[in-house]
Amino acid sequence: MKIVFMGTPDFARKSLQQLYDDGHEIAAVFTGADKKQGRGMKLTYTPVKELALQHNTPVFEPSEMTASLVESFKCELIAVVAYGVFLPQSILDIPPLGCVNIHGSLLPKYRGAAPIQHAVLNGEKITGVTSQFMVKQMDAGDVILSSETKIGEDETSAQLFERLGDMGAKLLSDTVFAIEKGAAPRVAQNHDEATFAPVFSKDNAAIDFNETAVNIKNKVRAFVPWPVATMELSGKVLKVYSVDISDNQTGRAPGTAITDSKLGLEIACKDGSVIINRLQASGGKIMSSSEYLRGNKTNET
RNA sequence: CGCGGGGUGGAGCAGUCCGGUAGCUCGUUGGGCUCAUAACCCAAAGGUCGGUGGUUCAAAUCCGCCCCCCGCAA
Repeated sequence: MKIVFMGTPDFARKSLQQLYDDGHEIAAVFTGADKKQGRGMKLTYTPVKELALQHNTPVFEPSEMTASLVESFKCELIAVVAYGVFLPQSILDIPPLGCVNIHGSLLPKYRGAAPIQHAVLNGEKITGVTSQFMVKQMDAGDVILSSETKIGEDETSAQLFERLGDMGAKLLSDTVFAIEKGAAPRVAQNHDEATFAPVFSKDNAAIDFNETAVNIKNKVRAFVPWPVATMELSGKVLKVYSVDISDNQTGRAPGTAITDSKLGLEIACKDGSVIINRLQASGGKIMSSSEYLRGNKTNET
């Protein structure tokens, strides 16, 4: 099948790889603009662009995405995975077989830009990937196929991204073949059950120790690898990568630090305490909290 | 030239400003105490202070160049 692919991060790269592997003709790829990032602000291609260039597929940026250009590819289908750009109706109308999208949740739940992280944040036990026929309204299209997976208790967004990326690629493969055969299911979403997953910002990163231990752990898991939950200790901001829930009823005010060079750092919260496992100080490596405490004196108890 | 932090025994850090004996917490090894212990006491081993060139009587520390690690930017 002749397909135009749109996507940006690694999550999308897996899907594009799958389409190549399935032998489809990728007429063109649209992906996020090159940006300067990393130390020294080196110009970096998106993962999707890297892959497309290897296959000598023409690559375009969102700013070049006009209806006339897209029409010129004469594609049968447009596949969109984590593209990060809104598609206007004029584009959606172009391919005769429609535009399909892989979304990182079980629609209609978690529509929007950060479905995976929100699922972890809310302590969901189950999530998945869904393919849909795109409509103008964000993630509200008719569902084609979906696939479920359990979220592990200690699983982070980063790990879930990886897994759902693979599942999404498989689902896209199945979806495209189903459409090719004219056998694609098409089920309208129940819009009353829709929930939304807006992007996070670093403003949300600080841990609120007035929360329950479970909620704190969920937040820490959800915010890896970005933006990473933070806490303050003796005036220093620390990134927190991993915590354990303790049923230790400290009786201390939420936010009180209990340090122990053996067990590490324990912080009282609303309903007990959490033990900080892995953290990172600015300029430092990720390390265990007990390692951190050895070299960093704290004012707290 | 985007901004910033860092490289010191196995781990995490102090010491660098203001040059002069390699320091702290932990780990490791041996011994002791104990019914017992990840607890406590005693002792020991373990370091080209990222590399290199320079200044100096003397450099972890000051100056030049290089290598490596990390944060910011969605």
